[in-house]
Amino acid sequence: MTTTDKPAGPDARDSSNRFEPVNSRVDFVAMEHDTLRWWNENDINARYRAKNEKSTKRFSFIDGPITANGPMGVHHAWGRTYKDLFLRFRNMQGYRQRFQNGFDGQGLWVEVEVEKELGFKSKHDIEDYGIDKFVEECKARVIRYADIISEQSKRLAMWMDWDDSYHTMSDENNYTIWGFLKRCHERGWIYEGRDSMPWCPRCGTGLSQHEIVTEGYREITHNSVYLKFPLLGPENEEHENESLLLWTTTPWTLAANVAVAVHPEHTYVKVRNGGEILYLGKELLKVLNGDYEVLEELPGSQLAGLRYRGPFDELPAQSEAREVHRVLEWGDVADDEGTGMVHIAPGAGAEDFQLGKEHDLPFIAPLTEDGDYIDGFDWLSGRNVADVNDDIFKSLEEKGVLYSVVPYTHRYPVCWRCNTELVFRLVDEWFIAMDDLRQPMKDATNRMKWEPSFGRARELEWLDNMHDWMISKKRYWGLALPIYKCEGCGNVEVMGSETELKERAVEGWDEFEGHSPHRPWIDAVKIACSDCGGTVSRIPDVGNPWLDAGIVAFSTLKYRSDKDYWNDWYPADWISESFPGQFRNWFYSLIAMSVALENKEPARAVFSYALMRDETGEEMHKSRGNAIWFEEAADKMGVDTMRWLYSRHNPSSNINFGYGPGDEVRRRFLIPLWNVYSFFVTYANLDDWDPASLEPGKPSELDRWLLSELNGLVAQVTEYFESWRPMEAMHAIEEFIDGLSNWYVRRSRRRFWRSESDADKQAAYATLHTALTTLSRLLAPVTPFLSEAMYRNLVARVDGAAPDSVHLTDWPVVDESAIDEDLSDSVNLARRLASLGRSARASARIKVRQPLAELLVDLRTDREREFLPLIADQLKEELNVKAVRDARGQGGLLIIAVKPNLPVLGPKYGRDLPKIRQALEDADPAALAAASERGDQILLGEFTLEPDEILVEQVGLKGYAVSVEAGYAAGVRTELTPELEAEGMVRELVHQVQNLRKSAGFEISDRIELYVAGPDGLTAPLRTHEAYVRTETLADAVIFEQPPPTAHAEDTDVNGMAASLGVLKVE
RNA sequence: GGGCUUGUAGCUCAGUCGGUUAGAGCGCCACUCUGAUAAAGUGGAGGUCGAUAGUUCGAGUCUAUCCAGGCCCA
Repeated sequence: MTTTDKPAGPDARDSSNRFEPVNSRVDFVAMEHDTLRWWNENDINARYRAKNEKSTKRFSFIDGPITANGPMGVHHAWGRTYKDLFLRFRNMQGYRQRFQNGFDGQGLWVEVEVEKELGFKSKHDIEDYGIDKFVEECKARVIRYADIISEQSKRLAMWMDWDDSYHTMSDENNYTIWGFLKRCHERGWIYEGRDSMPWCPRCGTGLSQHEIVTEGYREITHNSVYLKFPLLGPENEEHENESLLLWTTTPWTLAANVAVAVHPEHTYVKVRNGGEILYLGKELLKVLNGDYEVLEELPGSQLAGLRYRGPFDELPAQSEAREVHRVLEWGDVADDEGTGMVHIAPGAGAEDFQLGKEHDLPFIAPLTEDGDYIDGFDWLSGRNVADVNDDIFKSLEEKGVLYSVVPYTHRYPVCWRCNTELVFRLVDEWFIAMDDLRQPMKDATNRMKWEPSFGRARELEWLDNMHDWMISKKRYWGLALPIYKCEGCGNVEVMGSETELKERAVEGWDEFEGHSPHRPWIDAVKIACSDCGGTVSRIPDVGNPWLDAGIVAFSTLKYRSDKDYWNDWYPADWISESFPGQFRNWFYSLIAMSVALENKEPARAVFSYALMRDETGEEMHKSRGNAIWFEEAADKMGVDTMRWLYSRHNPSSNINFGYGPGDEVRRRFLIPLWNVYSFFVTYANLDDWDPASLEPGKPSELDRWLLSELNGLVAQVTEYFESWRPMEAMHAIEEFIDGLSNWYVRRSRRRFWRSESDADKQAAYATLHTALTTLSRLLAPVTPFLSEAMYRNLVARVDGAAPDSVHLTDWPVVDESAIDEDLSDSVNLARRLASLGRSARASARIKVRQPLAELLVDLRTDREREFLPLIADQLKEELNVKAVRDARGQGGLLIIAVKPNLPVLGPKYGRDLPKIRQALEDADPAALAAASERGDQILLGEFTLEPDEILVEQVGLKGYAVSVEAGYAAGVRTELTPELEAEGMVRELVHQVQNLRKSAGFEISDRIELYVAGPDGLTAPLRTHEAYVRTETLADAVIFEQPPPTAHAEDTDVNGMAASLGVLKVE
């Protein structure tokens, strides 16, 4: 069949087409929505998940739960793309999987949002509203956002078992944590401790070490205060008008002052300033107002032991402390800030607390949960920490101890949820002692594979610094800590399960039964103390949310109910989360709980990735207006584009996400790939090419090359995906697509245009079809929509036996026999030389349409010289030259440079190499080159080199335009013979006729009569090459006359010759 | 102060086992093609590979120190 029988354009809707015609101007987003609909209607996700049900290979992925407290953002989409990519990849490879997504829902972050919705200001509002109603609101919010995230994830083509998502707020999750806590208690790790901790007065809760370090600081300007602590003599009398000069940025802590710290080795000075004597650090004299006179220098150690009067010693709360105020030595005192003396309030600062414990100081804890001063602080009692500074300054002034007030900007800890400035409070909280776990956790960490590999070092670093784990929070919505502390005898018991609680319950079970194990319902249940028999309540605290997430390696794998199942899926083969934060959060809690329960690592491989920024590298913020919503991005750039963009990025560095980068991906990779696909379908339909035809055709060198590259690509992508390196895989795919589009298709185009259907054309179709269908499978995990469209059309539509979705197919297998390294290298050489040749042509301003006599090339190795005959024809076509030759034959006409062949010489001669280099530079390059070319040994003073141990470079041949790069050179002979000129003329004319055909609106296959009128200089070459012209332009006849009025005609200029051209369709 | 990490073209980033003369995209300039056409392609300019020292025949790559940024810890 010939093309002339079937003049169907790409847009023609012709049901007799073998392949669905493909519009080259594709709307990817619309296509995605169509595909989503088709997947739904045909239940593809479920069939995909069932594909490997019976497989003996399993791939266990445990999903780190996504917080269901808001919609999914584009930054989540990045991480979820990785998850989906690797799960799809493993599914195509035939691994059995679970496909369980997880939602994180318990914890203060949800409470804060619900409080905002309800307009609450503090914890009291919650209690007034009713804890039960409040907790129900929290649950409802989590469900609401879990649904939204599920829908968004489906749009992302993330294929999980969406009806089987786990929730950290589930009964099973909570009770499994109970079991864990019980085990910890049995080993003596659970304890109640007192600590000074950062505290949010608005949330009424402490913040854990985990929380404070992330977004925990903000630049804030406070009024700092310099003030005097008068020194006391032996009888508590004031010490000759001498004072210590102190500085603090937190004036509210002064009322809780107990001591002063100095650095024992720093130098302090005694100065006269403004009529009084002050002590301060020598380096900090600059803080003084007015003139001063240094009276004495002394080391901090000499100040130690001095007693002083504190600024609020009159308060009842100070009754104990004021008796013991003194100067302590402390190595952490800085000498570049403040006064070199530090005010110590062990009840109101973290380091102060540690120091207070070391020196056995009294603790004054001044604040309630809400940040109000407690009783015993006189006029301060009942007032809030946030608004007492001015009155404190006034009070200091009245007492005559105020020195100065200075605005000071510093990084100050704030609540990451509500931005309230934090204070330090002494609190009683519950902890897990981690020291016994530290080493086993490090061992587990070492057994895991971390990608990127520095993840291991980060986790180990965290474990080295890990404190005991504070697991309690004085809030409402969260894990009910199953800790029961007897008020009577102090006995502590931990319930390990709902069954145990029921057995131990002495009241309240009926009230609780039927509810989830949350406050307030769980609190109704009381047990009897096993020691004294008294009735014991649960402690009111809820748990740290990382307990909720860390237990999922157990709770979601039926650890309590089905050990076989658990053994089947634990440990995970792979987990993945963003790394900033997770080393001390999820990875940490997962490892901790795994090691505590089973002394085993929870996962074999951990994959992590960095943060998302906007496309200019700025952090994305809603308030800054540079945040991008997932839905908007999905429907503007398309999900495939987004996923490609994510997958090609280096996971360990921050990604700059935006529409600019999205456009680039679409333009550079998606559209070229689509165009190749569209090209294939257009011509395959014209020829009614049948992929099932058993005629393999006759693969050309080019076909063999593409198949070699394709199989190499399959091998590479498989290896990269198996080692969790998506970026490298994508780079390989991108390179392949570039070769496919810009070399294979470009060089094959004429094979498809020809009207006769021969073995070569068959081979071209078969090759391109194989490449496209294989690509559709390689890309299926990355761009599920595009892959599906290609596969459905190229395979499923024409092969009834094939699965109807690409996502139900198997991963491609490498055909090693197709990989031909020589071929690959030779084509790469051809592409490089073609590029150089084009450069040479450009430098001489001779366009490719003008034939030239000869291309001379200069190569680097003998292996490449062997390739040259194989690629000569390609180069002739690409560069429109009549001959291709190795320039070594040109001998003396070239400027010759000789260089040492270092990879060969280095190992052989080692440290003599510099001498050889020198000798080479001194020798006559032409003689060396000649010897090397003859294959003779090269005598070079004391050395004798083999011919291949030097490299000969030749450039600058006369009569040639030459371009040189990286040891290669290509030169085209610039002389135009009359014959070449004539050919150039004919080529130019053909080119113009083709344009004319197009502007006349003819079909590709229409036959014409061609009219040409012009000077002899034009018509003579045309007569010589008439056959060529007729073939190229599908002209039945060339008529050397003015075009008739019926023809589509044009007056034009052909290489400087005026001419009239006309085309007339032959019916 | 400690750990990790980054530093390569104006910008964003690749760079395999240490190997000859370091790449891509964007942007810029010039050009080509016009049957992939609301595209595409080619070429060009643009680099002290953060600095210094070391190891080595050979360092963007390995080592040490330093500088600058980032993250984490104290």
